[in-house]
Amino acid sequence: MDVKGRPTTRGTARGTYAVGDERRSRILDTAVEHFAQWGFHAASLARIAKDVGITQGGLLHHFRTKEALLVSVLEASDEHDIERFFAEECATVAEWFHRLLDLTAHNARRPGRTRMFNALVGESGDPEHPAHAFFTRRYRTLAEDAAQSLRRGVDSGELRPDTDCPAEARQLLAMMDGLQLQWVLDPEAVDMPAQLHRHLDRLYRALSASGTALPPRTTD
Amino acid sequence: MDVKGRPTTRGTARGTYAVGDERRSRILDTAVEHFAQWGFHAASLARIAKDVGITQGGLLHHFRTKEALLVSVLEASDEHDIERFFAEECATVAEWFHRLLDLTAHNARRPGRTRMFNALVGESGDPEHPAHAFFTRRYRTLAEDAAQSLRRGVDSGELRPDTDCPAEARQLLAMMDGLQLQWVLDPEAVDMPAQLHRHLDRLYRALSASGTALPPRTTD
DNA sequence: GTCTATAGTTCGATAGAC
DNA sequence: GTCTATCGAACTATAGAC
Repeated sequence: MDVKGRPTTRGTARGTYAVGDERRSRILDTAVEHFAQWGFHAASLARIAKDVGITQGGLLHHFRTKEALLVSVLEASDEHDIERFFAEECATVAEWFHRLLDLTAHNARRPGRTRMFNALVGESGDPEHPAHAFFTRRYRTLAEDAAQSLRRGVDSGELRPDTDCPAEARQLLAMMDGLQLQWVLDPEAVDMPAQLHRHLDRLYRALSASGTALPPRTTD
Repeated sequence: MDVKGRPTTRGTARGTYAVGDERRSRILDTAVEHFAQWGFHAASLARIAKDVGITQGGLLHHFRTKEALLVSVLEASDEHDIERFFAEECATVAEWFHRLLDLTAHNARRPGRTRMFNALVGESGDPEHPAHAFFTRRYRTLAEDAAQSLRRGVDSGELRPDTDCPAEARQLLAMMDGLQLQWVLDPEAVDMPAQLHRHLDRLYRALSASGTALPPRTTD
């Protein structure tokens, strides 16, 4: 009867999610689109519910409050995939750069989620915003993970020993977010993956101990 | 009696603005803070009016609708200063880079306006947003102006002839916006001007025909 | 699990007194 | 130029029927 997050393992099959969870994830997907269009404050539970095909009361059975819905959306989003993109150990920095390019190409194929993150990150600059802590923490974690990926490159001799890893990490995140901002506003005018590729190519040339261009992906 | 934008030149002194215009600009300043905190949709005319010290009815005497207020805020903002930062002819690209650093330092001193732009840019990814056209156009113009500043550097021989000016322009804007996003969320963790300086320094080394570092500002 | 009904706010905007 | 008063609509959240 309780719906608090966990799958209500009904029936016998292990790993089988209850039917209700399908509705739950339909709500989450719909909420992404609404937060993308309206931001958090201006999004409306009634409109979200209507899009899902239920009433507001029905929606609030799954998520007690609007804020709880936001938290669930953020947690259920690709955040974890993205964090893995940044954290996962790669054999080389070059390989890691290619992963970042994959991530950007991925985001270009999911305009809904991408727009939602732009809207919520901007909105959550206000310390009172319910997602402020989430995003502040997110950038700290991403910056640390990215810095560590670069640090490994320094240690292996792939990158120059004088590389300022924390600074490069912040700049890398900034470039990705900034391109995303422009791309959402005007996708025709900005080839986001191509632009990032140009940037990473030159960055690799500047940071690599050999001074060579970014080598093509190793299928490994 | 009409308040539509122009100063109601009352009395005799030329260039003297009527008393009412002081109230008008108080409203605009207050609105900046509210749009920064709430975005457009969730900002409230009643709350803004209360902060100004008048009633909602009084506010709507100066700005007929909420959307008109937004437009006035955007037009009255430092947008024009910023566009001048990008468009103004500089003797050298190095000099222009130093101007961009000035702009970033300037933004770091006006967190209200900076937060507002982050919030509104993110929100206006939605094509229905009242500021969508404004920001789409803004980035096109800024990118063109920046590209032209670089182009002049290529023509003068300061930059390498194979410089892709439009692409570099978009990346420059992206880096500035991305750093701003992180800075607003966590000013302690991100030294925005210093980070941009590092970036521009390396960029200049990569783009300059001589391959030298960004020269210090020429007081001219 | 979804519904209806509703409480209690707050919203943008209008009208008219002063 | 600012006020009060008010309209109609939308909002989050709760309560209880089924």
